Amino acid sequence: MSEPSQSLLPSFSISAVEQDTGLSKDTLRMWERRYQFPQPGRDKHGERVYPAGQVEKLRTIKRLMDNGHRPGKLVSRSIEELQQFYSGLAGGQSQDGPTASRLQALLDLIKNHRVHDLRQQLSQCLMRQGLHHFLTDTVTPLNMLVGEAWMSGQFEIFEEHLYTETLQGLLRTAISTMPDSGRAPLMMLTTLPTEQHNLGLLMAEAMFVMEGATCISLGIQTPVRDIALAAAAHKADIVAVSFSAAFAPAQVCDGLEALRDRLPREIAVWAGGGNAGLGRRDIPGVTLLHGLDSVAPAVTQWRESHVTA
Amino acid sequence: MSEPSQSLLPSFSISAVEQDTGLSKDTLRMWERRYQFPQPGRDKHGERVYPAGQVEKLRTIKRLMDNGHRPGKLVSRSIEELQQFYSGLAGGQSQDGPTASRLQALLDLIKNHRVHDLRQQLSQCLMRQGLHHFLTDTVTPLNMLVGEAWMSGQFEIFEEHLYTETLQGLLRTAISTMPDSGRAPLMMLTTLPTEQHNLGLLMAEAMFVMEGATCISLGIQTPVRDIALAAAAHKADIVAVSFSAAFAPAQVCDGLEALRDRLPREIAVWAGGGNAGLGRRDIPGVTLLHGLDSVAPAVTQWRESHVTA
DNA sequence: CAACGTTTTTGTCCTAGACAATAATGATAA
DNA sequence: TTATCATTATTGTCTAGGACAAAAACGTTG
Repeated sequence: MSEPSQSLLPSFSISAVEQDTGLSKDTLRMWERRYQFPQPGRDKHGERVYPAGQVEKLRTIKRLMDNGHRPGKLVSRSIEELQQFYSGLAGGQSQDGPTASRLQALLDLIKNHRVHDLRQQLSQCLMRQGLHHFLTDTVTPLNMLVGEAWMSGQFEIFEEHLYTETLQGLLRTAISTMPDSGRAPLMMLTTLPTEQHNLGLLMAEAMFVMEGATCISLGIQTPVRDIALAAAAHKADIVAVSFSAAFAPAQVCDGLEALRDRLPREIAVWAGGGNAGLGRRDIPGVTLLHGLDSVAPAVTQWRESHVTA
Repeated sequence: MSEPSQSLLPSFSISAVEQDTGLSKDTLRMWERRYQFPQPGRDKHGERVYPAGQVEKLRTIKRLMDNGHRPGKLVSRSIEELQQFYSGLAGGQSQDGPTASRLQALLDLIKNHRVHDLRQQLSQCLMRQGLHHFLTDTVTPLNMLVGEAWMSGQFEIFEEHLYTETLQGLLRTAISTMPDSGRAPLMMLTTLPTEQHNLGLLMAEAMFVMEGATCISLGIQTPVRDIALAAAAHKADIVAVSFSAAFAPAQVCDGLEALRDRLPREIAVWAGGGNAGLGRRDIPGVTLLHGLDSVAPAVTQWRESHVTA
């Protein structure tokens, strides 16, 4: 057992690593050149073979980058240092007693794979707190905790998936039970291409529907051109776009500018989500929503400046 | 107006084309070298600039490739030829009168952006036909028609998105109203990384739930390692994986083999979906489901060979 | 008609250089 | 001390053409 690396731990091709981490092949090769990390082995054809440990470190680095860190400061550190780095970041805003223990109970349900109980508990929370507080006081902090748990190695990816799926089911149900008000504003919700995450969009939709707005969701990954076509076809008042932390921050502003350009001025563009690139550049004609709590005021303000004649 | 190409029609960078078409940068450069198509212009930095028309043709080609065609036969043809190519493919299995007109009515609703009516009509279909026939006689052919309409330029992407979203909402609701039977088999549903489409998975889940199986869905894009962990954690009997037409056919068998390797033998692997690469190689220990109609027999057969002691 | 071997087709990987966009830093002025 | 601007560092993406293996198509033989 002195050489367990052979078949016990799986190894990854460069495209597997790309899929797994979200770092492009070009970036992976460039880092290797520049930082001497990662340092994959080579197979008989001279192609890169990444050991599992390095892939894990890459995953961790990517996650930290999604939170605004830069790679140069990260690659040289050990994986343990990186994990502390992260928990130090999110742990700052810890909750007080009762909330914390409630969230911890939910986390435990996820960890113990009690899917059914998890769904029921979340549903119960939703009923007790109401959708608004459920989103702000349970879902949002829970999202952070789940992300953190994943970062520090306590959660597997599939556990995060399971949580996300459960929550999505719950939110979709909640949204569909609220009757379509037919009132203004008519909102069109979607994300730009390459954005994988639907949860943020769904949370936003829930908030908007609660404000009595009429929502049409196109789902994720709609090209800018098609967002514009859809908005025109439905005579939308507002186009709302969600950017998760995993979306390439550099492309946020480009995308929003392109979208703004393609839409007539009378259609508003709202952007929100946990992405680090969101506040970076100010784009005229694009409203930034900082967190779910700014949804209600934004809708109110929109209504005030669009009083029905 | 003699030179409209400047700013009226947008042009695309290579990465924009990659996102838009799903063809990798390497593939795009290789085609250019080999087939002299596409032939992008260059910006002031020598980087490729793809005109909109070529991107559209690339989209069309990709779509045809997803249906089993090979690029060499496609690139040299004009976009009109390609579109005929496609409708000739799917039009073969046209339906008879009443079904066809019912489907056409639904198509018209999509085309006219009557989201609300669409949802209501689909819901009504679901009620009248029952979930099983709804899936096989309405959803499946409608999917084909929508794809075809998109191919031949009658539908925009956002209209397809809208249809998909509406249907997903409906199916999720339908699934969640069926009580969790708790009966065997315990099924774990997901897709491999890079698979973007959830609809097929959802349709499968609906079928399985109707057969009285207990379903846990991990959503899309779960890495093989995590599927294995999840299956073990939940003591799943069967892992079911869905492959849409858009998934790289070459990677289907690789992925299934990797999955089969990582799972203990007593957990079955089932695979299904509209992907062209599915039947290609026979993988021992992996059951192929050809279409939704083979779901019921498969579950029955599994139950017969796993009689409770 | 089935099974096998050969040729063509096709996608992905490789290296290594160039450069632009972004962030960080330092300097100057109010 | 703070705000603005210019400089420097950092970082990702693009380019070129060569190589090669896996898959599909083809043709041949039993």
